[in-house]
Amino acid sequence: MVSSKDVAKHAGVSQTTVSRVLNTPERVKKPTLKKVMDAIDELNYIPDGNARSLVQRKTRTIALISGPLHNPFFSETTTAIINYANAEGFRTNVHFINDENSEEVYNSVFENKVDGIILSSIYLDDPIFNKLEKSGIPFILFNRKHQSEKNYVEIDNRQAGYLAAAHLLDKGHKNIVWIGGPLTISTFKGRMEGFIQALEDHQVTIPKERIVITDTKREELYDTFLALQKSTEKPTAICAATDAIAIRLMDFYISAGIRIPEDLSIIGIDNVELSRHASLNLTTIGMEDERGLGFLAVEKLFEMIYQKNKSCIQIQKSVRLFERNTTMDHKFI
Amino acid sequence: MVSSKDVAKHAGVSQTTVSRVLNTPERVKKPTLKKVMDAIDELNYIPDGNARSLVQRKTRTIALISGPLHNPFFSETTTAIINYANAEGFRTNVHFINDENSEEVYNSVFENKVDGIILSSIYLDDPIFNKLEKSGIPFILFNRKHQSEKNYVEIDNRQAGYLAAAHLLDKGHKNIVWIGGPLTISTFKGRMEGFIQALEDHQVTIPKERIVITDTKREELYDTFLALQKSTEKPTAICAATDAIAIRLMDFYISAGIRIPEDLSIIGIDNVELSRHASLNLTTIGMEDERGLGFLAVEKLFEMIYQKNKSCIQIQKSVRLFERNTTMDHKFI
DNA sequence: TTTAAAAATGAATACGTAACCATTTATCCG
DNA sequence: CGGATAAATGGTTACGTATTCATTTTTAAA
Repeated sequence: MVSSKDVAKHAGVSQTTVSRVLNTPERVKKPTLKKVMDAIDELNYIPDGNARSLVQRKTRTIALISGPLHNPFFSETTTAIINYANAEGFRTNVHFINDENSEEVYNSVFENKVDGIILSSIYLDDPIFNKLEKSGIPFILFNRKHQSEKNYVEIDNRQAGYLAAAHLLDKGHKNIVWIGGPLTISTFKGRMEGFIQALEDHQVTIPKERIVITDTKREELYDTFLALQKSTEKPTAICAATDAIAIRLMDFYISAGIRIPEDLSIIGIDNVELSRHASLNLTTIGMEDERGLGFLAVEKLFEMIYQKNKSCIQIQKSVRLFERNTTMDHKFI
Repeated sequence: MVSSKDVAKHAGVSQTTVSRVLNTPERVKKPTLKKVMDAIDELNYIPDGNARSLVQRKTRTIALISGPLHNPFFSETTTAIINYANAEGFRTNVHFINDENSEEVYNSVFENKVDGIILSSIYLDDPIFNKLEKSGIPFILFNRKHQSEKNYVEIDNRQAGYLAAAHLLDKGHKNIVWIGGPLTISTFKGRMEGFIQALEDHQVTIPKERIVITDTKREELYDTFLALQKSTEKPTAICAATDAIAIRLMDFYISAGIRIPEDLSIIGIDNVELSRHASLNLTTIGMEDERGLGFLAVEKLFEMIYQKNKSCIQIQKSVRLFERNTTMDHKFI
């Protein structure tokens, strides 16, 4: 590997001058500048970012800890985050977290001394939050928040759940099922609370078993689907906590010959790009802001990295209904 | 930032011993081991991966240069690659490449001294290939290959195009349109050649304008759709070079009230997970191997990194038809 | 010209770790 | 108990860069 010393020797200058050519070229005379540049070209010299990081204590790298990409929400946020970082000249270390690997993921992130961390994988009472704060590395949570209510960018989850339920109630549905993920996650908790609040405000009561808290994996969702199919009084509408859940469920129902929305209405939350596809046309709740949570979060992260914004970031974006074709008036037979 | 020297001082040992505790703990006595471990815990010491990289000349990082995640093919390969790398204890720098940023992306990759590069973004005559070879860094191409035919993992693209066309011909379609991306990309070139070969073998000739070479972006595909709708003799079947293209086109056609497959058959290539969704049910061509190209490629990359495999990797996976519900017999009206 | 100031360059050092070599301490066997 | 050998530990250096400080060269002013 050719180093700046090699370039220096080849150009007949000191290593310091080579460094200056790369970083402050205006402080070096034209002729020597040319000599060094020529040497750099001849030797195909590329400065070592790692060595630079070591002395500058800046890595120009951020870590992204994301949910799985088969959830379109995360493929959208991941795209926005990486592209933003790249445009800033930063690299992005991407990690996908699950129940088994979380410790390794966080260790890996901390060992690599990144300049910022952006994550959507935290639990309400996650102990990793304290470690993040202690580390002194700028970090931001998107989509989810910690119970400490610090450094997050989210949608108004209660409002989202409320609007979703209200939409179904407006359509005359009373037999509604909520299908969401664990309540240890702020997103699911907030959305479910909004859902329940809407039912209460409309004086609709549903039995406990109509609130399904499940894992968001394919298998668990399939089990949920099967259980609902077996139940005596089948729901006329489903309120899914995320578009990803809604889209999965649609797959199961349509495969079973159940028509949506004629036989069953379904609504999601997130307004992912895929939900607009003519084959899905999923009614959903989403942000007005077209840029998405990933973009908003990474933008804030870079404000923190550049020290422009030292305050605690608490952003909650308002949502609205995007009515499409998976929900319709309940028919009284 | 607390360093190994701080730990050493706190534990009353040398920095060397601290290093040994972390790397070869069996070579240090139990009592001193404990002393050092305690000091590590007390000071919350985390070794600096960058400094380690510098001295060991290994970064435990790979670079992934991928196509966009809104293409489900890439969200699947990206997932497989990152998870594989993480399981090996490696980090992954992810970059999304487009026509404007390719130079910056490659510069960024070379500056960061990664241990391996995996990319699906290369053109047949891409000059970056030589730079990759010169760099001495293990690298592998997936999905696409370079004209030099070195270090790639792909499907048999000619076979894929051939099977797709043959399927439509078997169904009685003669008025078939090919919609694919630029021929500077091996994937599109091979698939189109296979498509044309199948037509020839079946003694079917189609006019030039039935071979549409376009950009794979949404806007260009929409223009293609509009042009086809305006054409005097509309096709009865479309052969899309990728599932992503097929799924986009389905969106346009269904929105325009055209029924698939009754009014128009459509077939894709790649067999992405999403194509199986009951709302799409896209007939497509794909690998038998469930693990996907991303997995196969990253597996080979790590063989190269670990020096197990120094040979030139040339892998071409056979494909087959996955018949679903977007293709049907052509009705002679 | 002389001299002060500014510009240009170089030498030495630090960043945090692993590796190499040297030294000390413990263990074993006769 | 003594010497040989193995185990354990420490001192020093290298990795490749940016930075600090010192020195030389150039420029501008007197």
